[in-house]
Amino acid sequence: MALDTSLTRRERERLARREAMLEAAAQVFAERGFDNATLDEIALRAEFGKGTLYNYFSSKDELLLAVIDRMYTQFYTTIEEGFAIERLSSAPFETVLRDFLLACFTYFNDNSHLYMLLMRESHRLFFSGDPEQAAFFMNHHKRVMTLMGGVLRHGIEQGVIRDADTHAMALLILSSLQHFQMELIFTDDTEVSCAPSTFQSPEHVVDALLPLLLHGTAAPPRPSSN
Amino acid sequence: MALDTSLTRRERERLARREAMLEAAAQVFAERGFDNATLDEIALRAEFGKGTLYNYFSSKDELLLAVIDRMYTQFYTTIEEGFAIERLSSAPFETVLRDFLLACFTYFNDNSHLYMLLMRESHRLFFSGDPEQAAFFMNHHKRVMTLMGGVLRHGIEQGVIRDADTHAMALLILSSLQHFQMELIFTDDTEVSCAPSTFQSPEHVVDALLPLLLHGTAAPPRPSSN
DNA sequence: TCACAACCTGACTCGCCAGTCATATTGAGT
DNA sequence: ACTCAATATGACTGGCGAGTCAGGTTGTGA
Repeated sequence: MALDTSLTRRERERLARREAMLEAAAQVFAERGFDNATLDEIALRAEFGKGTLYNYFSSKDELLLAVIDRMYTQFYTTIEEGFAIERLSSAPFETVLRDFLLACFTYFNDNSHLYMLLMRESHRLFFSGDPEQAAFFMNHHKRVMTLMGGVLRHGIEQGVIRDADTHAMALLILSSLQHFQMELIFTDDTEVSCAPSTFQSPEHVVDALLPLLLHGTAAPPRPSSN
Repeated sequence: MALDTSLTRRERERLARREAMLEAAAQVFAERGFDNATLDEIALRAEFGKGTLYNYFSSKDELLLAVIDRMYTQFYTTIEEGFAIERLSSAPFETVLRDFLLACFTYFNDNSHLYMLLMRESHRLFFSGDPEQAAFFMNHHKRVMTLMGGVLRHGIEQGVIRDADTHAMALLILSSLQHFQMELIFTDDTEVSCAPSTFQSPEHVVDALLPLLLHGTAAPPRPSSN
């Protein structure tokens, strides 16, 4: 993160306190859900008084949006670090796509509480009817779609990906990511689940998903060709 | 629906009143979301006193679950009517799958408020940590997966569908259903959306989605073969 | 040592609403 | 017409928790 450069100690401390509040809020929101989380508990967890939260965030809603924004930022960082777009030119496309999916599954598998928070609250806020909040999520959605679309367009240039509607293809990939992620989380949490043993690790999930995304569910016209 | 047979007038009236309450509750939950909906408004909308609701449902939560259960039941009925499993033997598989997807998109497009309610509340309840409520949704999920799995298994028998993990295939299809449905709803509500014009009707969506599901995103080895 | 600003604090307020219950209404049987 | 059981009603209560604010603390500069 950005260190002392051009920031007074005061400012750095303020940022650190804000960060501690966000971390505590993320925990409590993830455990209880937005509506059942109380500011008292968040303040307690962050070791501040409740009033202090209001020196940093103007409302409970703003705090939630800040938490979610921080999550997306962390996610983008992780993905973009582990998935250099330059590799697209050198490595085979299938490997690149595999790495991308694996990076996503691994990230959310390691942060499953945050994933669950995101699923719960993003749907609630997105359908809340408030256009500002819908736009907030739409922007993040667009950003992920753009990332995905860029990857696909490289595939098309290389002749590996069908030259069709990249929007639909990106949407298909992202939707499968979301649902397979859910099965993954609920399978290894030993919760109620109807998933077979194929879904026990990010690698297994990618192995099951990737061929379907690339070659579809239809039987191949001939059995052997590579 | 089941009519007078074996039901006294008393019982029929009671059911009708219950139904009116469910309908009002569905509207209010869809408009406001569960947490912001009040029993007063639901009672008002159903033209009953609030206390009367408690003669039919023991709590606000039970009311929500009843609303969702009713939705799923209506959905199953619609789908199973419009999509006779017997046709699987006679019609070409691709047509059958197309009909199935179209029936789903059309149903939820015509009932988009209910779809939004379902998305919002099912995620909230599913991740609530209450195993009973998670199981409620898991059962519905299983039922849809079973329906889908049956269709796929027919395809495998006919040699049209790849003989692979039907669970993964069913999951892929259902996840794409959910996300493409969302794009469909937000595109024709003229809301914030980044979808291209391909997503303007259930037919368009199916046309974009079906080839991807069947043949994948990879470029075909040769350009023409049907 | 004092003054002042920046910041922290948690008891309190106030609106909200799920759930209750004493009372009113209805209608079927006699 | 009267009774009784089933059902409806909505004013009320009790708990909750977001947001406030008067008073406390800290640290800096003079």
